[in-house]
Amino acid sequence: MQKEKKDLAEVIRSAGFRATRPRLSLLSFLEKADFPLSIQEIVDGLTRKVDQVTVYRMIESFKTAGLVREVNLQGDRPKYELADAENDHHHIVCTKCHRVEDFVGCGVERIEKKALQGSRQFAAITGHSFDLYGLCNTCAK
Amino acid sequence: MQKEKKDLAEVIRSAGFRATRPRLSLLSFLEKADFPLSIQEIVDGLTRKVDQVTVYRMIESFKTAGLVREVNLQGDRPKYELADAENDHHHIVCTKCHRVEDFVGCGVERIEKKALQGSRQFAAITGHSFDLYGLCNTCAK
DNA sequence: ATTCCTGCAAATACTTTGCATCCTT
DNA sequence: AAGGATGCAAAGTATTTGCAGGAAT
Repeated sequence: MQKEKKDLAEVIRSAGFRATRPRLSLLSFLEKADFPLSIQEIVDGLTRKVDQVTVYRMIESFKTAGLVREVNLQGDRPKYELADAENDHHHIVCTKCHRVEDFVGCGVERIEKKALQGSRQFAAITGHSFDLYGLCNTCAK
Repeated sequence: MQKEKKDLAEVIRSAGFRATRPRLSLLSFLEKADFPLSIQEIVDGLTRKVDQVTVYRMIESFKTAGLVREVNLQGDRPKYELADAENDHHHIVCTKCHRVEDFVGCGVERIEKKALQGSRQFAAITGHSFDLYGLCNTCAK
């Protein structure tokens, strides 16, 4: 019954942090979310109250540790999501209502290779961000 | 000799704005820049002093008018660049020193089509953002 | 017991708003 | 002359920093 929680604690520890209540809450909250969340949304969403400053700090350290990924969408504050290493997914954002849907398989490797060859100033490519903008079914009507 | 300036004024007017000194400065500055700039960089870079508030307002209205494009890169404030409609280019960003280089040909059309077919919630795709992160030659050493 | 974390207060930085004046049209 | 645009002051948000007390190891 505590299995899930225990796993999270382990994740946190192996990243070099102490498994505290706020950090467990944050990870388990992000795990449940199915789209990236802003700092504010996280603060408001956590059932057990956690100070905003603490959320900023956790996100910052988790980002550095590679547990969390920052997502920058047009005209919005940065948002954050769990960085499951293998889960190379991206986002389609509705430009009207800001609804976010994931999509997978961006097949970006070829482009990365091409870009690297075409570059005079870069030695390596370590990551990418790729998002689509459009209209969701509701807003398109 | 005034040819260039005159063109810019025309661009501004056809977007529905008055061709004022600050707006001309901004456009001509962005034209010279070869990577996206933050609000602060613009304010500091304009030779003829323009109030920060005015820069915010110009960028906002130019963005709406489609003259300027907002670029959101990892962990940075938003940056802005001229939105030459045909110039569908993207950025490679050094994760250490934040140097930015452009690259072209992202060949994203196929991916867009695929994503749209795979989506249950989206009706149309109108744009995309695509950026690469890596290490520049200097920082890779 | 030690060291890391957290919360609170407060300082900074960023962005928006209101309004009187100036400048383009 | 009219109405949009700018600058300045100030309000509103967002984010960072400092530090004392609390919790995990």
